[in-house]
Amino acid sequence: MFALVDCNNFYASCERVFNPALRLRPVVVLSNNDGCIIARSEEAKALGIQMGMPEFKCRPLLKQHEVAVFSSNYALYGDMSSRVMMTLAAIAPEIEVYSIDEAFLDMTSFARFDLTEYGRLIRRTVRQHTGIPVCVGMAPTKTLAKIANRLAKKNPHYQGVCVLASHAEIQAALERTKVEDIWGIGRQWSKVLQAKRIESAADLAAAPAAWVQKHLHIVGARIQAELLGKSCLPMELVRPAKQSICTSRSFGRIVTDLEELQQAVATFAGKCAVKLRKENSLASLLTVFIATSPFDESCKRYWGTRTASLPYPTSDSVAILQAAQTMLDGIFRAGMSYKKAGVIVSGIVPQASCSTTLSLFAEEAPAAPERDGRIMQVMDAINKRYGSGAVRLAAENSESWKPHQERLSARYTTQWDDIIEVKLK
DNA sequence: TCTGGGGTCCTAGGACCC
DNA sequence: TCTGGGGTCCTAGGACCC
Repeated sequence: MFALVDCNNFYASCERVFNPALRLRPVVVLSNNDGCIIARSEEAKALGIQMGMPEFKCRPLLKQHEVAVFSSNYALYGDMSSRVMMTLAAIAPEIEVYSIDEAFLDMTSFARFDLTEYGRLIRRTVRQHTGIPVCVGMAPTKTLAKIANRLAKKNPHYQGVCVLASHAEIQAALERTKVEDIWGIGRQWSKVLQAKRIESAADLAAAPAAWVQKHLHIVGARIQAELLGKSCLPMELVRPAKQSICTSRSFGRIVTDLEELQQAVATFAGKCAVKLRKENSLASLLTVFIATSPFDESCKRYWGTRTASLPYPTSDSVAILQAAQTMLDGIFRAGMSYKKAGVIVSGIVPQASCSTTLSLFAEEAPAAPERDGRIMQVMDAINKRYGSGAVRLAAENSESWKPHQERLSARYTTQWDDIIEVKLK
């Protein structure tokens, strides 16, 4: 048996934990740059506020119903997530952290317990330890556990816990689940399936396997097998190292200057390097992109991107930043109204395995790599102690292009200064 | 005025190897 | 007259996830 524990309206719930006055108000959380709605409390959903809707389009509605609106506060959500995961890890022997607000638990060794009761215990414990409400779905495969979780969320009579164990329970759940609500079936595949009159999860389970394999390939075949109770997706207890790391942002305003783009790209490159070092990894490929707004009809559209290999795998901020600047020069077009930029590092190898193979063509060997490594270690240590950004490269600067973040709540769990400010208010 | 960010996996086709 | 069989690696594009 697998359990899927999924936090309810996670970002909105995080905001509520430290601000009890919000408990009776609808709450929404915005994407970066305060652009779109990416989380909604139940009350906000009931008002008809759609997921992914641009904030400016539902502003009247938000105002009319006195919805509490927040910028995303990833310092808070990330920390609350790790509290939830630590609580779960203490309850169940094996846990797979699937996303910021979800985890699979291996329930195999719990067969002799009443699973519904155990699900309730999980809910109570997480709520008590973190203040975050969760729902629990249990079933013999991950895909079915997802379906169980969804039912637990949608139907109050489950009281947050839905266990699908018997064949009859599973069949009934499949019949109640639309094909587009199955984990792994997105918009495109839903269309393909609906055209074939496959409308419910039960229909997909019963569809001819060869047809599924042909049109939905191996991934679809796996989903079908999982619906039929054959587990194809095992627990992944150790998160594999990332294959690529991306840092990108939309700008708070239009940027036309190369110099301002350089500052943005430098900042993103620096962040990528920090993330790489956190993963104990080195990157061998670097991508830089700059883009105009896809929505602004009045400006010329442009998407400039370039990928190049680094002379040797590195996580050194200076090396990555310098390479990124050179690539930016290559894709910059004057006279464009830029709205977004980003840096991606890929070709990632673990730091430990890398015995620094020198480039045949590099003009110089990595300048005393052990020294560079030490500088980065010191930088990371200072930033860990005094807050990220305490020391940074001079080229990193977010003054001009900084995304909007006008309704940011306090970083209640990671910044003393923020708590003091809250008290003073 | 105003529209997010960060990932993964799979397939097909081309270039190449012996 | 007639032209094999078995691979790998890389990339682009398309699908999906939260």
